[in-house]
Amino acid sequence: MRTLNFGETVFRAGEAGPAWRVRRGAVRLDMVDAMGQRRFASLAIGGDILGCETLLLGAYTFTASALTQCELISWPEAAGTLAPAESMLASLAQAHRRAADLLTLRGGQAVERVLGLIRLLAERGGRLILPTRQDIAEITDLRIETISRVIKDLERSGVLRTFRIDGVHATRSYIVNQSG
Amino acid sequence: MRTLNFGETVFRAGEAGPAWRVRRGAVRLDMVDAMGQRRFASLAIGGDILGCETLLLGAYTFTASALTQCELISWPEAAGTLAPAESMLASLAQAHRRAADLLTLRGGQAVERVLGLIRLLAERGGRLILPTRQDIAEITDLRIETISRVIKDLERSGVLRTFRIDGVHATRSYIVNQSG
DNA sequence: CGGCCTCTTGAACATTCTCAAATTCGGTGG
DNA sequence: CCACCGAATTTGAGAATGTTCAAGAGGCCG
Repeated sequence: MRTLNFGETVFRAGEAGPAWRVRRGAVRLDMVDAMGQRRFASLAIGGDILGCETLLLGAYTFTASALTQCELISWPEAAGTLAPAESMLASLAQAHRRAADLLTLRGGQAVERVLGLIRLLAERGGRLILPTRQDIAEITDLRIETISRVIKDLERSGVLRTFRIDGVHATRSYIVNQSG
Repeated sequence: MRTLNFGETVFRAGEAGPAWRVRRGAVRLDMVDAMGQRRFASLAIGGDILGCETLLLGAYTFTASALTQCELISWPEAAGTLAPAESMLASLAQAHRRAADLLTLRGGQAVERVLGLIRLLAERGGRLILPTRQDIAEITDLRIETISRVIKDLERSGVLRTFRIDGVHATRSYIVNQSG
């Protein structure tokens, strides 16, 4: 089991290591583009398997970092056991579906994109810890100022309500009004 | 082996059937959203495996249709053989990377998005058969009018050169100037 | 040739970006 | 507890980019 604070790196592309399962929190996966810039590539949230290609290829494909405080456990859970091929397949197929969801976070108007991400990240009861505005901007391909305006508007219209949690920046913990 | 014309359906979500490998052409995968609308979910091009989740789950997750004339062969190639778990894993890991590429087709300015797709679809020598403007629009989340303007500009600036191929609509076959 | 579809173009409009400047938050050191 | 600092967030106003709506052009097939 591994606990990470927001911003910490889980692993880097090219390294070797175990696969992980996300128990709590959200992790972003990045690839490095032609100009050496990191570019958002994928998102893993509760239940997702992370870096399972390492079991096959011997190295991570993406670099992973924590978008919020996270708990990860190495996978497969029984250390030293090879994952049954079926679970690996299932997890990769799941990643496939998740990728399709992420595409929709890059389509339509700004409010819809941000709401899409909020829905992905919200837990039971609508409690929600957001990534930084900057991370949200990179995920949705909008500007940080646009994200800020959208979230403020959602607050003002009552869709989001602030909700203080210890150790979490005040502008990142919210409750979503599910009826929206 | 199966040959499809542009627009034809390869398979529908929920059906059972074999997995396919794309030999030539491009295929779009769609999911159906909450309102029953089909939404672009993924893209398969030469070499990609299509619908390999059916071997595990017994049904296709997405609906697939041909963006251009295509040749597919059922996979694994030796009929009746179960694919080695390793090839399935490799193919799913590949899909994972492809999904990251697709995200970049939804980011940045219109010209860059269209060029990104063009680069994905171009073959050796820069020959290229484009999907319809409408399909390009759905892949990049731009409007069909914007796609039309961008492609015309690329023609006028010499990045794209028209190139007649029998049986392909005149506005869809091009040669890309690689130096761009 | 005529019908149908896709593609192209123009002009007004809407949304998002950009740049610059406040403001708020969390932590640090009196 | 309070003043202060750096980082993240918020806000405003003008500019850029893409959308919308409407109309015309071009290609394909009978």
